[in-house]
Amino acid sequence: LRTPLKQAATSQLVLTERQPDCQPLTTPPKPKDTPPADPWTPTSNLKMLISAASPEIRSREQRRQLSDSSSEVLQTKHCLQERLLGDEYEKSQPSRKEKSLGLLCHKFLARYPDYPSPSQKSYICLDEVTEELHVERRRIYDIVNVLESLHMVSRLARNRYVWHGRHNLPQTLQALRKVGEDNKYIQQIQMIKKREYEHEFDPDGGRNEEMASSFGSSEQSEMSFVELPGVEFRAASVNGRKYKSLRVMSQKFVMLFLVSTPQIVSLEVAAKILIGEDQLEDLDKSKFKTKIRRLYDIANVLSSLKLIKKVHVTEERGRKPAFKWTGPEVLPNTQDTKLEATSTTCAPPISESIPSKEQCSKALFPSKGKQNFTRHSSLIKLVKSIENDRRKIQSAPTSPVKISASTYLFLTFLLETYFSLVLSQMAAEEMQVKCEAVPKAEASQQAALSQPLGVCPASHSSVSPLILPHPQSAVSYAICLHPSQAHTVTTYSPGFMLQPLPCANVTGIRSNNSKGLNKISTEEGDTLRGADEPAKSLAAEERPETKSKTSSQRCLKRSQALPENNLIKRRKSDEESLDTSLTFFPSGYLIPLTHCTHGNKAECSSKEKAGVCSVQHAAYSSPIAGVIPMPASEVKTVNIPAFHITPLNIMLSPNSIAAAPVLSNSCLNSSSASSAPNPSSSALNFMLQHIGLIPAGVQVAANPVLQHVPVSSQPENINHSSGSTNVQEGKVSEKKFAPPAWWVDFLFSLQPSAPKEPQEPQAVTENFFRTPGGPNTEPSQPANSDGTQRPSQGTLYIPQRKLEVSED
DNA sequence: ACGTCCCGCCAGGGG
DNA sequence: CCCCTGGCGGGACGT
Repeated sequence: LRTPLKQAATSQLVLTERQPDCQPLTTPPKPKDTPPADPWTPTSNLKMLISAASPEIRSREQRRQLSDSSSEVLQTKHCLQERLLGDEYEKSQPSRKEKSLGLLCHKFLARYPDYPSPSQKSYICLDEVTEELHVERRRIYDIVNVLESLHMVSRLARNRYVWHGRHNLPQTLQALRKVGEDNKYIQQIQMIKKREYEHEFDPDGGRNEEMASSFGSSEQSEMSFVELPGVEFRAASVNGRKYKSLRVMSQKFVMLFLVSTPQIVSLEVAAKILIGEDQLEDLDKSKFKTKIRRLYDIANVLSSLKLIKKVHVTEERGRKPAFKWTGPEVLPNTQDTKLEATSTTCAPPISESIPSKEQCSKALFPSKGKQNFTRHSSLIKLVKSIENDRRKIQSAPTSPVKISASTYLFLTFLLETYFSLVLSQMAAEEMQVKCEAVPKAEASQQAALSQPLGVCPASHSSVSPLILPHPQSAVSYAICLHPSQAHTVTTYSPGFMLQPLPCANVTGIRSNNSKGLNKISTEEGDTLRGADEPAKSLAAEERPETKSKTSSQRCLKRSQALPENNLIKRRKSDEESLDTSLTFFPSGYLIPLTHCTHGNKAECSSKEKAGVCSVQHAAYSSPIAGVIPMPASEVKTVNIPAFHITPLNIMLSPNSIAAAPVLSNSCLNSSSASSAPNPSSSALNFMLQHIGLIPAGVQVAANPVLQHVPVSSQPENINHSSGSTNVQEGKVSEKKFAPPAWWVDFLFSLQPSAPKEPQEPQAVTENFFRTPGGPNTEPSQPANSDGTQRPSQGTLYIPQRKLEVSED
């Protein structure tokens, strides 16, 4: 097929000369050993001979010979080609890519229908496939193994498989997801990323392999293969628990996607997790390499299945290969969780069968499911985990704080939720969703936003029983750039980037720098550049008016001012395309709590939900205050930096935010609410207090405008927008992005294996809520006081990450 | 120089 | 014992 015959004749001669005894000439692999450039070396000949002697190959050839002559011809040609000299040879030589596993997989898949009629099963004969596809048998195994891991095929006997197609995919994915959750992969990923991040600043430092402990507890899932009940698996009792590595790896790899929120997994992380799980062995270099290689194999076939897609996460450390899940969305597996809306909207009775469920959700949400659900079940686990932590803590009040990864995550989540509320509110206020051009993504976004409260991520309602998002609010949550997460930050889906803004900016100036700072680009997006422009020009025309509480409104205006073309461009941008335009709001004015309803209808309805809620309550009512003792006097008022919220997939409509309602204090059970802080601070306080991070009486101020505003030391760098500024910042700021220092410190301090042990409570606390502004949070600064790019003491710079999507 | 990953050796073990 | 399976990693190709 793909083998040019041109040089066949020529090569034939040569070949004959050289290898008179190259008999059947049907040995494709062997000739390979001959270095194309120097085919005639004794060495090469020797190699060929040796290869030819291989029993395996010989036997296979024999089979081939009698099987069919046509293929033999091809083989011959192939063989001949191998012997061509230099350029000629090269030209005829199918590019390496043409021999890729991915391509081969495509060919393989092309042979069978995605959804074979259940009546007539199609069988797969490896020999046939091998022959027809013209490949080494070995390669087929690679493919079949991962297909098997997805239950798309199952082995019948030697050399024989049954083709199931994608019929089982939903169940399989569902199952995998569950297992993934059970395995606490999310936590592990966090762990790894965090460590990774730490190493950036402390390369040779702490060999803290102690995360084993955090990993440990949950590896009941050794090397087991996830079976599927319904699917008759291997009639033959081929239960060699052993040789399943690739299959198991494949499954785990998939799990990783299914459980992580931005469904992007880097090979590196995946490899580490897969290794770490087997044995907490020393991260052997070669072992790691091998793992990566295997992952590539798996990834290739998964790619062929269109389940994942290769992307790149670029950060300052370089480009890291990663993959993004593009397969069907898998809802958290909640067998008994009823999504209110679902039950009412779905005409057909909700059976417990996954497929129907999926269909149901599909009907509800035209596109794939929403990621908003992905939190749900995992949250349950987190909560439980937190409970344990709490217990431990209580039993050892004086011992150093040690919080599990899950608790850490939970806290993160809470904060995340907090921000999401802000966003929700904005959305509620007639916010206009801005969807990406890519249909799938678009649909998904739409669905998420039009989603009725009932379907609102359970996580939200359960987490903040007292603070419920407005019914019509969009259910999108913010993606906070935690250092560890930042690695793969991708602001995917209803994603937002949060970043601290120097107060100066908050006053209503478009921070040019912020644009560069936090930039995520896509490769396919030439659109990105385009989108950038409007933003810039917009920024240029933006003029600070007055300085007062109207800042928020100014922000609104700004958003309103977004040029139409910008909108359009964004629409066109691909799903990964991230909006880099600048639209930010002082968090204080945008907190979304319209009417907080205590235990309203959104309350736990299903059993599971009820369970969740109760657990949560427990968690709340027993704050882990002890964890971080903090004299109220120490933290009477803390500044929470304003955030720069960059809408990625969502756009505000011109008139939307102006009317952003304010949270009524009654919603807060906090006594301190009387001080009538702005909504955001109220919410934040509520949250922090409830998780015991701050005493009930303590108040955290979230509105920078109302607080003293430490002005950036380099106001000139940020408070205006000129062409030149754009240029310079382009370089500098594009390199670094600074998360709120307090946020970073805060999160890090909560982490189980935080390198720097929280010295004393107070100190830690102070770190959490360092005042905003200041040099540390000034992103556009080329370097810190120490002259390096490294953050100093309490500040952590997160290297800017780019997400590039490269299709091939 | 590094990311990808093809290629095929060879050990295990099913039949 | 044959030979199917599939772990494994050297090293070539692509960028």
